[in-house]
Amino acid sequence: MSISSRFAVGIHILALIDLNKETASSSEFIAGSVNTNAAVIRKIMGMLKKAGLIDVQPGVAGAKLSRELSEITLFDIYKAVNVVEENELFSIHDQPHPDCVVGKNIQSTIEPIFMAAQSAMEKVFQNLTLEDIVKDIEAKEQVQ
Amino acid sequence: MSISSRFAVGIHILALIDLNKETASSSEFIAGSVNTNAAVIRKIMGMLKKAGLIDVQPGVAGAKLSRELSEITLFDIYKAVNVVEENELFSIHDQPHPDCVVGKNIQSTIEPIFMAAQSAMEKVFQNLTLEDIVKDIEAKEQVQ
DNA sequence: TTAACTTGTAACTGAATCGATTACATGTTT
DNA sequence: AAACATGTAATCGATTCAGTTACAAGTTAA
Repeated sequence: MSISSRFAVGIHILALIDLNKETASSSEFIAGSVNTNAAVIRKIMGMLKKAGLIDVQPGVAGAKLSRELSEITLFDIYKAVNVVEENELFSIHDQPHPDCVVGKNIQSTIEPIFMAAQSAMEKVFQNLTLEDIVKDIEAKEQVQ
Repeated sequence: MSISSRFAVGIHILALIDLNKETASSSEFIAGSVNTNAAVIRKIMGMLKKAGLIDVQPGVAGAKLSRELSEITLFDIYKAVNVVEENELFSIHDQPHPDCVVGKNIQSTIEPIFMAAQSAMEKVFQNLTLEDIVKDIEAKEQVQ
């Protein structure tokens, strides 16, 4: 099991739109950088658009960020590309036997723990923004 | 995307083995409580056995915990049932274009963040043991 | 020793998701 | 009108999941 690369690609797309802002970033151009098909990029950009993270116009090449870099958290992107549903990172077997002490209680015992684990993971993304990503990339470029 | 229910089932199995320790818990019996097929249970029990969490003997009904309840963390179970590989909770698109500022650096920028997120999630399980699970189930029984 | 029961394991199934690909309708620009 | 863009649907092969069946091999008790 692995969480879809749509998340990583979404971050890639947004960072590229910003770092390439003097030129229009068409889906074809972005696809070249990500190394995938342009339709895949357009699909993910559609999700980012729907989430209000970018402005795109049909027929017009390129996209712009809807907000400041520092106002877009990785959690925003994570939610936008729809890789993990709310409280469903971990699946629980359903209909355990109600006449068994364990079967009767296991779901309500485990659920809050799984929710806590998912929250701990998501909090990491809430505390990071696209600005952190772009600055890190820029810093790596300076060194070279 | 959802992490396999093997994890939840693994916890169920171990809690049941403990709470039902006066009787032998055959795979058939456990399957009844979990509400699945006995072969599924045997497969997961094979993983728990391989991880050194339970003692099972071919041909002999039942299993015993290899350690004290308080010495088995949820993380031990999580690793045993092999639901998420090390540092592979999130997948990253490979071979982004090396001639692009973003493509060149995105992987090394994102990787440590994904690792941190996965670690934050796993830490929740490291801090909980089977004893916590069993006590919670027992407490719920007391109330009723 | 045989019969009944157990665990261990392999093979197969249908469903779901993923990423890639192709195709094409629709919108924009010159 | 021609060239190029986005939006979106359909399809594909690969992979994972949980369930199922089947059977080899080990254990126990009559």
